[in-house]
Amino acid sequence: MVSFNKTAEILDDAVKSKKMLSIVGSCYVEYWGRAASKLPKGKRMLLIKGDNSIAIHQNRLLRPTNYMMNASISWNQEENTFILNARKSNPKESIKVIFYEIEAAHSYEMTCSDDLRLFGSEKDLSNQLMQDLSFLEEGLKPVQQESPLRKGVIDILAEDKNGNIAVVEVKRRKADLNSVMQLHRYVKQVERIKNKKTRGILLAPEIGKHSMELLENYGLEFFSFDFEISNPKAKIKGINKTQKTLFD
Amino acid sequence: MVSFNKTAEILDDAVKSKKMLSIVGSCYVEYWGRAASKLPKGKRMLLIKGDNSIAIHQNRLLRPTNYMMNASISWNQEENTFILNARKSNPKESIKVIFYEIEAAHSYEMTCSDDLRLFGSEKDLSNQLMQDLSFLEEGLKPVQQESPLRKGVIDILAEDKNGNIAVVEVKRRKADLNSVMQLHRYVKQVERIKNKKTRGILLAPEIGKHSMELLENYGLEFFSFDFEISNPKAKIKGINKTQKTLFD
DNA sequence: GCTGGGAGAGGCTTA
DNA sequence: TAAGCCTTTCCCAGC
Repeated sequence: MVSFNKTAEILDDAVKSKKMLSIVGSCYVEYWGRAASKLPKGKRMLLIKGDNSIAIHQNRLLRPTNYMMNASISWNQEENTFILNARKSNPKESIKVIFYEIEAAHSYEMTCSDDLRLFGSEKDLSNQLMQDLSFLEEGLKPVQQESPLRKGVIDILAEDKNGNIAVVEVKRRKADLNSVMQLHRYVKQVERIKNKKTRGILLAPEIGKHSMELLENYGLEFFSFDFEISNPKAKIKGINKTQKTLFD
Repeated sequence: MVSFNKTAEILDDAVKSKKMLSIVGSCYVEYWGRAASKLPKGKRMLLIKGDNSIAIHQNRLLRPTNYMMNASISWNQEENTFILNARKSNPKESIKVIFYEIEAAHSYEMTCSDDLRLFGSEKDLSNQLMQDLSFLEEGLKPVQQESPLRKGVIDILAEDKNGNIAVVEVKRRKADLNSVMQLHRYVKQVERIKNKKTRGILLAPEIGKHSMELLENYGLEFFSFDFEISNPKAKIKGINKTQKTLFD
């Protein structure tokens, strides 16, 4: 058990010095903001980080039950409770944590840096494809990466051997209905701008059955590819054309 | 500082008893799976929960740098390091955490229950709308909630005073391009099934400018509404029709 | 198990 | 700031 006085002392130091802080204890939590929630009295872990993010974790799942970024954090002691408030505006939100008993309160000096290096993101794949698209279809040439439209950004704009424009949308994981709708949207926009029939190519490791149907209805094309995650980039190993080109 | 032996002891007990566990120390983290990542040596907090979820938190942001649900967790001591491995299949993933020094290791007895009660979800709003749609448009009657289509589920199927079918899509927050595409998709499916021109109504607190344009292009309709979060439900306070009905 | 879709999504980047 | 979009999204409900 940790006294409320001691807890306040630890909190004060931690928030001031941007230390990472964990408090474990019996508490009740109320949230009010974009939605509202109540968490009945029970033991949980409260985490406060150096960037003033706060999270209440239960003993299951990855995501916290309650959380807030860029919180203004304050606290006060009452008769038999220790109350912590987190507030922010835009949107206006508040979390109130009422502690009835505090089992532990620890703070840790820790940098707020972000050193994670992640490989195999969609950007990695897109970059590799920008180098060469001919292994996807003979004569297919990348023209521009990340072409901004009024609504959204095209991953790769290409041109096939017959001079047709092709919009290429890359997904690092299984393509779904949203992927198909997104590509469809881009193709329609390009057709309107260029006033020219345009191909839409969806490039993903796999695609769902329903999504494939929708894609076919829209006259789009799908290629599946295998990719290998390696340091420092993802690498496309092979391509399979799943659907016949409608433009031939 | 906590010795590796002591750490192993705490880990052993915590995992066996499904306690919540936090380890803070200098570590290097490698992830391999859906993507890959490396996290250079530095101080972080490792969290293990009773459902075998594991997360490595840095001192910033809400989300952990590395994480895994339903992990098979094992550990071993080497010369000057304490190594923790988390593995899972489907998809096959692994996290390796190499600790060089352990500053703290605490475990907490905690239930794995989930008692959060959340109000103001989309379902709440949908339920309320199912009771009455007439305040949205005179003579509009809800017919069915959550109508399953082959691809997706319609929030509310309704009928207007002229006998037209209307697909109503409800969003608890600002509608975006996806919302519009989703509604468009549903309308097209219903039109094909019923072989009858069908209205599409998007109901959200607000909508982006571009999304509104797209909605108009598709001949869909938008209504904005205010809602109030109260215990135990969200309540729709007012409705404003932003666009003229194309069916009149 | 796959599939679809919501979430207080989070978090990043560009206009 | 708003808009758009990727995410090891997470997480759940339905089939």
